[in-house]
Amino acid sequence: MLRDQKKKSTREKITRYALQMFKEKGYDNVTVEEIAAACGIAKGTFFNYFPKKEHVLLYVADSYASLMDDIIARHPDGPLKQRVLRILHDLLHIYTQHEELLRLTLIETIKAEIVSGSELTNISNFKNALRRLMEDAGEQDPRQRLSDPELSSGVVVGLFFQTLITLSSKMSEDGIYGSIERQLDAVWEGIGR
Amino acid sequence: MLRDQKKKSTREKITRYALQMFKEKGYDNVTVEEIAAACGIAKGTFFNYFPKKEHVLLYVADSYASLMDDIIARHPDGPLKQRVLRILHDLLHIYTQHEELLRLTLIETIKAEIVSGSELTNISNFKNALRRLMEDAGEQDPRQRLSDPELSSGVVVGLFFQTLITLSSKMSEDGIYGSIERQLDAVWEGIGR
DNA sequence: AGTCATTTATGACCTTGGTCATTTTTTATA
DNA sequence: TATAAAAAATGACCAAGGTCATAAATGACT
Repeated sequence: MLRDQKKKSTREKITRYALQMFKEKGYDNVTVEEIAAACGIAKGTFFNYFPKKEHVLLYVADSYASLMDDIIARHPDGPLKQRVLRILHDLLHIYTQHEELLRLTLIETIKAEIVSGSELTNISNFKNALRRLMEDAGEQDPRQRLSDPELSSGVVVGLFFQTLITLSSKMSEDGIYGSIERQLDAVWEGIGR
Repeated sequence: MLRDQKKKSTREKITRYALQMFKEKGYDNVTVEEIAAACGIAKGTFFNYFPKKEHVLLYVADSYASLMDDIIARHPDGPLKQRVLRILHDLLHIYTQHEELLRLTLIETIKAEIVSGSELTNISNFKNALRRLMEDAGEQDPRQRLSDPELSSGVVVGLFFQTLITLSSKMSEDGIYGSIERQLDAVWEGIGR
């Protein structure tokens, strides 16, 4: 199965170069032709791997989904609220690290979510992962049980992304985290129980 | 000042026809050339009025900003929480009424907000209007004073949009409103004070 | 009215995302 | 190894967004 290997390697090559170039020059300033040239393939071939230019980003967004699980796994114990807060902290950190890129994936992600109601994107993933975390925590320790994980996860996701969208351009990572922390504090007594 | 009248009328004509056509055929299935033709102007002229195709939508989004003030004015009294809830209700109703269109403006709005951190868009507007409402309510009636309107408005905006994004494709207006209502309920004891 | 400066309209043109019929490469089979 | 079928690569081609030099329209001033 030489074919499958090659396919995989080409796919990787495209994403690697594309992201690199997006980061350097900005999404709109990189043409598909340039990406293809950098990868040593024809423009048409690019579209054999990704139906639209944006799909490179959606593909990346998907890979962040498993990352969400990793982050959750990194904070296995302590009070649920603390765990959630630490998770948000890590997430925010990754966001600010890869800012340019995540800004883009965030847009495409939201776009895909709104236009097609597709499930497989970041926000839904994020929310689902959080909901599962809350459910699991409740099962393992009855004192941590939330009355409505669906609702609680929704609120948390909402405040996280809203803050990210509204503040990302005018505040430092610490500032944003502070805002998220205060919001979670304020909100927790309502949703945590 | 014939010129100014004409300019204004052309601008209006473009937005009217464009929105009409977007609603009928979908944003991507309407070309700028078609819009121009419908308006009796040349394609180039379109771009004299709007730098990009999407800006027609941003323009509309802006007009919804004042609509936000109207809605707020429509609910001048009662307990703050009730007012907020009724405002969200009206807003959601408008959203579902004009669903196709608002979906589009929502995307462009979020996009603009993320990429350029521009202030003059829907989400910031929404949040600001809500914050002002909360501040005003506190000034008029000390019992209604919130400790942190900035924070409270952020939470409310967050849960509203998050719910809209996540549920809009799979729930009725009532279902979505129900979810928003429950979330506000849960959250209010934390932010309302 | 005639002239000039400024604004607005125009359409030829360019760029780039995306399609598709055709060619090339890979795999399976005899 | 020869051959046929399937998959993948290719580049000519198209459509549509966006630019720009030029032309027309408008307004101010004499």
